[in-house]
Amino acid sequence: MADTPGVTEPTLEEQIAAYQREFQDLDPQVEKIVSALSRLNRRMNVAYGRQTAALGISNADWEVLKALVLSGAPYRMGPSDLAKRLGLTPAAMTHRIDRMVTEGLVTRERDEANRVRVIVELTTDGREKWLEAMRLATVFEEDLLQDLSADERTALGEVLTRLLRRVEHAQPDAGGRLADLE
Amino acid sequence: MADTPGVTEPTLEEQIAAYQREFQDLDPQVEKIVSALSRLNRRMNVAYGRQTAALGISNADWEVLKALVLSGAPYRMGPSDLAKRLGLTPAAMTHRIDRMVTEGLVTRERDEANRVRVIVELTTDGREKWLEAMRLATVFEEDLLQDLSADERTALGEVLTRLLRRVEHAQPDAGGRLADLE
DNA sequence: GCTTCGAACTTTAGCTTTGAAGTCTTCACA
DNA sequence: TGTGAAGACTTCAAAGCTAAAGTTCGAAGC
Repeated sequence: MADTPGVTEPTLEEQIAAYQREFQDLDPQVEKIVSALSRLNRRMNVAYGRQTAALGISNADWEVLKALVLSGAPYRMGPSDLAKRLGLTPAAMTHRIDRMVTEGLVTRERDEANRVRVIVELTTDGREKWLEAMRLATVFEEDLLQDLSADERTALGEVLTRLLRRVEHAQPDAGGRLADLE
Repeated sequence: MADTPGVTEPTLEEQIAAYQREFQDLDPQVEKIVSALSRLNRRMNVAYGRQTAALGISNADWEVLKALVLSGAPYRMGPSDLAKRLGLTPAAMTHRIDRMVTEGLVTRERDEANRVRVIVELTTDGREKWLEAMRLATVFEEDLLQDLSADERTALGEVLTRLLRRVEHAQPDAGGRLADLE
């Protein structure tokens, strides 16, 4: 499925108009930012998914490769650290590693120093795949941002990290309020 | 699970440094924007998830309610339109509607005019839930953006919609290149 | 040294989603 | 009419995830 050109998603403007019609206390400026963020992210994920699929790996595989590479040489992590890093349960991690071992992207071995632990290690093939995926991703990202000047990029990066800090350091309660930052 | 304060996710800066270490041809400015976008979105979804959970509905339910409300009165849609709108397969939609019917959020009835079709209609209870969720969401969103001036908000909205247009009108091929716009 | 607790991973059962096959209804056309 | 094709939804089997129960190993206390 994925692409269904049949039913056209409403444009951002149409969607905001619909929101205002159904919910009067809406700040259209805020909604525009939030909706655009969400849509942009969805589209980007579709793009990444296509790229990794073209390399013969799943998006799930890609996340694991990324975590291993970013951990630095010798590219080893335990399943539970990987699971926490990716936001998965240990059970899901077990299955995912199973798959990736048979795909030859990682190896799994028991830690002989502490036989409770398991070591997942990137194979050279897995590292190659990650590099290829990165090359594709950077092409896409550069293309995406090509209309933005250097100043605009700086400003955008700055604003986004500001928002990120706000939401990271103070996760909202169920009511939605963010605790004040220190 | 979800929150696992144990293993600390690297900060954005640490992550970008790791990327540069492992992949030399990386534009840190681009990576900063892309990573911040992705993280911000993840955090926001966690926040929305908590809010809808506090109302006793799932994030999946919330998406369906949103689609129905935004379709406008009388808040009716067919399962396949809903499926396309949400990016699900018809099969998944069938199950999701099953659940929501038993939860009293929507009703399902056969279209008497064309007995192949099914009509999913929002209940007043479903509409109430959506309104409550919106109220919570707007509180969170306003809080999130509170440090941004009106000018910054305008600028951010403008830049994001520009990026969105770029990626919407020209979905990338598997290689990652975006076709040139019209 | 034995026992018990705790940590790290795996297994099991249940849920949600997908892809493919199946059912029912309508529409076109002979 | 009656038949075939297409559309809209549902059912079924398989994959991936979660939560919870199991296993295995190491470490601390007696």
